This record gives sequence, structure tokens and C-alpha cells, in this order.
Amino acid sequence: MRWEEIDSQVCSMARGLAIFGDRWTLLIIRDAFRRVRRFSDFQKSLGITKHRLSDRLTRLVEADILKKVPYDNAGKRFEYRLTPKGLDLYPVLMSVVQWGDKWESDTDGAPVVYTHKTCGNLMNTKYVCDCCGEEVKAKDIVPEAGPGVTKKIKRGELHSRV
Amino acid sequence: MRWEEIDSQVCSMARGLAIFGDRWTLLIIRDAFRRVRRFSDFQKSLGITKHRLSDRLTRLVEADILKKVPYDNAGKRFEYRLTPKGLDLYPVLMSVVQWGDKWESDTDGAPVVYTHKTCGNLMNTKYVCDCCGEEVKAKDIVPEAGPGVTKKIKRGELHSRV
DNA sequence: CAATATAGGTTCTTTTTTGGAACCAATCAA
DNA sequence: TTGATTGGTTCCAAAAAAGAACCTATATTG
Repeated sequence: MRWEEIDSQVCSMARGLAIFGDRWTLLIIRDAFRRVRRFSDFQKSLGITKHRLSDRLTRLVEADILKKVPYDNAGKRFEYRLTPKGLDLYPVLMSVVQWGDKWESDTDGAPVVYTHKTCGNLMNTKYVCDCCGEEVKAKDIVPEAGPGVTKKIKRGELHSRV
Repeated sequence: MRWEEIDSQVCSMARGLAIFGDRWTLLIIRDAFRRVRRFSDFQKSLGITKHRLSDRLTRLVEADILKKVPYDNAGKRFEYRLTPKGLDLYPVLMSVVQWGDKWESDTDGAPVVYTHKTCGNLMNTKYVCDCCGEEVKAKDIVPEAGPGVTKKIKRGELHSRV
């Protein structure tokens, strides 16, 4: 299978990764959360080539994760800012960071620590069930075909488990 | 910057992505969580070429995310199973899935739904502060240099904000 | 006001990474 | 024992990425 076909899978992960599952995209989004907004600033921060950056930014705008906002008088220069869809990627980034902090830090410890304004404490994040509030463990979860699959099977568009 | 140098950044995200931030790796890990374990099963499920799969599995074993477990009498055929370090990636996968469910589902709805054994309900996950239990929002969080950076600065190994 | 610098790209060439197919050795099942 | 299956490797062509040079339109400086 070619990578471009990957989002044809009826799978939310595959669809997500089709957008940001390549080499640079999540790092660009990370920078956007750090309030990096301009082309040249992304470039300095990442060390990515202009060509690649240009391509990735265009794709993120197409995917409605970033939006272009003009910032000069002539309206010909743009900042890239996170949309609500982009802001919603925060848990994805934080879960990667938490994993990296735990498993890939050198002996000095985590590169960045996070203070939670709301409670004033240094924060670690936790993934919980929104019903019972208990921490989510892979073994406690039973995945089953959802409407995005069952409806298609009913209509005869899908025949096997995907 | 070349991609292979990306993990030289003092950033947990960059270090994580250096391991699983490429095209196929997270989908392989997704399959591992679905109890796919053998080479040929990964291949069937993903449609990835053998060459690529072989390479990715080797790297995941080197990164201690998967381990090889012999399953035939001669001890020459192996299953790939998640290690504790690999199992710890569950929040990363779930956060991608939740985002995809919300923003990339077609009109039929989510492809897969999750039942939480512990409470018996259909589950959505939520990212919370482990201190106060409140849902984490980007704007409530203040990132600051952690020991992984400050210690290096003290020793003179780092001079600027990274 | 002209000259220079800067932002935000595009184009070109080289190198790396993929995809696809063919091949192969060891094991297993009939 | 014969053929199928597993778990790869090798080779080649195609696609993507890196690096450098170039370009155009503003913004700044002198």
C-alpha cells in the first residue's frame, strides 16, 4: 500500500496519521503551541528546509489545523496560527512528551516541566475515562466496531473487519 | 537539519518522534495493541512491504518497544510483543484516535467505540492534571525549563533556549 | 529617494527513503 | 517428500527529502 492511501482505512488513527504522521508535521505543530507563527521562525526553530516547511504549512492549512492570518499592512505576509482543530491536538503532543519524559530523558531529567495554573502544581498528565475518572489502561478497554463501520457493513460497503 | 539528528534536541517530543514519528511505526504499534504479533500478520494488516516492515520491527526492538518471543519448537520464529515501554504508548495512540474520531470521522461516526470494563460504559478519554484532576487545556499550562535543561546550562553545555 | 536587508517563498540537483517484485532458506502440514 | 508458509533479503525504479541558489515584494537604512 502506498502511504497516500493510508487514510482510506476506516480507522481514526490512520486518518490522523495521514495528516500529521510524517517526519516534521508534529514538530511544526509543537512550535505553533509555543507561539511560533512566522515562516522564518519555524525555519530557525526546526532547521527544516524552506521547501519542506512551505509544503508542510500548506498541507496543515488545507487540513484546517493552521490558518493564515495577515500581519502586514499590505496583507501579503501571513502568520500561521492554530485553529480549534489544531488546538485540539494538545493531548496528542502532551502524551508524546510525557512518554518521552519517562522513557527517553537523559539522566538529568525532563527538559521541560509544566505548571498547571489552575492548581498551581507541577503537572503530570493522566489519561482517564470521562465517565468514571479512572486512569485508562489498555487491558481494561474493549474496542468494538462503531457506527462508522457497522453502518457501512449494513449498506454493503464493507465486508470484512477492517 | 537531517531527520536523524532530530533526537539531539533536548525535547521529549523530538526524542519520541525520532523513534515513532515516521510513516509506519505508529500503525505497527497500533496493530501490536490489537494483538497482531507475527510478521506476516503485520504485513497483511498494513499492506506495508516486507522490507520496510522488517526494518521497522528491528528498530522497535532496538528501541525496546517490542520484544521478540520465540514461538516455534526450533526457537527460530518470533512473535513481536509490546514491552512495558511499548505498552506505555497507549495514551499516545488513544489521543490520536480520539482526535481522529472527533475531526476526521465521516458522517457515519467513529469506526471503533471503546467500552471501559471498569465502569461498563462507552468511553471517551480525557486528559487531566494528575494533581487536581481537572482537564488539561493548553492555555492553563506554563512550560518552564526542567532539570534536563537547567543542569546542562549550569555545566555550560547549553547556552540558549532550546 | 536609492540601496540594502528581510520575509517568504520557488527551482534545481543530489542523496535518502520508499515501493514493488523476485528470490531464498528454514520450517510445517499433508 | 512435496509443496506451502514464514520470515526474511536483494535488487531496481520511483518518490521524497536535503541543500543550495535564486527570485520577488515589502521594510528599513542612509
